[in-house]
Amino acid sequence: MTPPDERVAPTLEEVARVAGVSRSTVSRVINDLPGVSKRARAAVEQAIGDLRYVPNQAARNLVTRRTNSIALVVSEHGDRVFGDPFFAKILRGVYAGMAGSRRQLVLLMAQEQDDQTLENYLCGGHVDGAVVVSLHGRDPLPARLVAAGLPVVLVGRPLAEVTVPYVDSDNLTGGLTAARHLLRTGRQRIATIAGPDDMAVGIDRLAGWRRGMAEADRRTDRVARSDFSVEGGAAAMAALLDAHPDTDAVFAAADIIAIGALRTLAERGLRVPEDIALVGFDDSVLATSTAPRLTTVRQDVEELGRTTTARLLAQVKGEGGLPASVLLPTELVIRDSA
Amino acid sequence: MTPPDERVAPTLEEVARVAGVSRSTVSRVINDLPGVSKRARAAVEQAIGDLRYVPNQAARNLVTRRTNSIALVVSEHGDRVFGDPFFAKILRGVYAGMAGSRRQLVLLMAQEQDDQTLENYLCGGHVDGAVVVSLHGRDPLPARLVAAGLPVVLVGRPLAEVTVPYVDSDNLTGGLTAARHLLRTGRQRIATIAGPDDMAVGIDRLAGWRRGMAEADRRTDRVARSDFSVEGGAAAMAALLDAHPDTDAVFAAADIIAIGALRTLAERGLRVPEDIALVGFDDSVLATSTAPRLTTVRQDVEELGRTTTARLLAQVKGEGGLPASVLLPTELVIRDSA
DNA sequence: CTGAAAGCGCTTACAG
DNA sequence: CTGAAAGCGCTTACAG
Repeated sequence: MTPPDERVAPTLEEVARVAGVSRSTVSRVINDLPGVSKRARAAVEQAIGDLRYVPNQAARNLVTRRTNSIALVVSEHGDRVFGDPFFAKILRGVYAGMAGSRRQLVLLMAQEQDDQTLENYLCGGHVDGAVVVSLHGRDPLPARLVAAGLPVVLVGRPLAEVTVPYVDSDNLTGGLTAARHLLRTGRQRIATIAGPDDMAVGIDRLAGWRRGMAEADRRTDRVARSDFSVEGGAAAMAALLDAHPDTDAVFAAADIIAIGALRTLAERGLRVPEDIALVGFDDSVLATSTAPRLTTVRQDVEELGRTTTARLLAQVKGEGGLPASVLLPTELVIRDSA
Repeated sequence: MTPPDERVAPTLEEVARVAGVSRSTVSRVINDLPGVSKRARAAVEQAIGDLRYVPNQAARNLVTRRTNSIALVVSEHGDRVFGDPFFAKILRGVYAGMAGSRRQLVLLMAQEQDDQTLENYLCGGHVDGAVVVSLHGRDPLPARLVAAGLPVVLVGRPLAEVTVPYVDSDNLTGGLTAARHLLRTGRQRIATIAGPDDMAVGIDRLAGWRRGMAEADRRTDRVARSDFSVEGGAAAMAALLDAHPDTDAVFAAADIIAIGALRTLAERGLRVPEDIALVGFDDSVLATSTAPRLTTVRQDVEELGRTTTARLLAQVKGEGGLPASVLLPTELVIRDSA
């Protein structure tokens, strides 16, 4: 019994022989190019069907120098990615941005392999371009890819000083809006739980909050840090209350952080918004599942994925006049927590 | 200003010229083959560094007929995948199974594109093999891939009558164990909320429950259906109670279904396990977050992903004596709900 | 240890 | 409308 994979795949050459035409003609049929007689086309299609011919992509890529696939590179571990609704939305957006382009998506988890392997894969002609998301710190990856000639667009502003185009939510204005809202509603001792300081989202939302506070001549010393987790938010809220027990408002840099903060506040018997006002960021599904429902800064994550991908594909196609980077608007959604 | 992607990538030929050796020697260095003098190796490595040379994968694939990447094909929409912890665990397992193999993972969402595009991609020499998960109904995809000579291993038993190797949890024994547990603990009117009947998990767990009931000469007419969602579980539980108000035990084909059932039971003022015993399936994180905590049948999903991938890689490498299929054990975990 | 040459399976001008 | 030929950038026997 011969294992099925021993079977040698038919080549274009064999299709040509069976159809009684030249390789050129077969190639034209496969690529749907004009200038083929009905008769020849029919013969080729028949032969393709009979032989179950599938074009060899490697050969095709080698000559066309295109692969018809793009990569989504996630600078995170696989389990983090699959557990976070942020990535689900990014992925939806990426697929939406690719719709109709007849391209494949290759998903790569940067943290699951060594950098060189990833870089060689991306630069080795496997993909036509890459969307890179969730960069940490001053990751040199984007610059390396660009230097190798690969079209790259980032989701989120990079921290490294590179001129790689990116699409991001306007996090700074989002943080500013949150601070202004808390000020406008009469809060006096406003704190923030900032996100990670190795990511632009963390830095920019904090900078927005600081600017809002500065506008009103308020001090900005009530700052705690948290990663994007419930536990982190809970711990940061506790630290904040320990250092500044009279805090009466908090801007949390993400809804998931706000959830953690809510938990700590409940444990300490503090009412939201009566004792402490709380503003989140994201307007994720979490925001309306809490009690009280979260006032939060909305960002459109799916749109982030779509815009980034559309921008990348335009670049891959060689379109001109593309924006270096794009900032998508954020919007305050007022509910019950502030 | 020249866009960076205009830069022509250096070829092996140029490396050879700069290093003052032949293409053969460069190739040997790149592929870490023996029989290269220290001097030649150093010269080549220098040239590679200077030119920032990265081998062209398409050319390499064309001649070696290997791509060093495998596909994980998920027969679901992207958003479903990213929202479900099942896939997070499968992915972890797949990465664990690939560890040390220096291969890339290409993630493909079958439902996001037309079948032909997917098939051409997979059969066109882009990947060395495929793990296919979450097949629905009698999907012809696996048979097609195998016919095209692509090594394929499935996560989960396929419904179509094909001889494609698969790795699955022993769902039948799991269902049997659940039924026996309910019988042993004295339950008299035992129902089940079965999973989708277009998936083996749904069919096999139900079959196990039926067998357990038959062993004890019990009737098996208390059957409701649900998809893998909380809402589905809640609705199925309601339907079950409406048709058979005296039901005193339920085997739910998944923890997430059991969560929905719990909700309905609470709404109707029925106590678990006093009025109705409930057994779930999966032992996911959900099982211990409910009140009461779920008695459930544990399956090791990460191991499912790892075993499937290891089996695939062994086949790709041409190893012999591989098992046609593998069934991983399931285990009853007794907690508070039954 | 090294290199010249053939060939992987396609596409693409080019000539007819 | 069609085909012969060159070439994409590698690897792999083969000869030395």
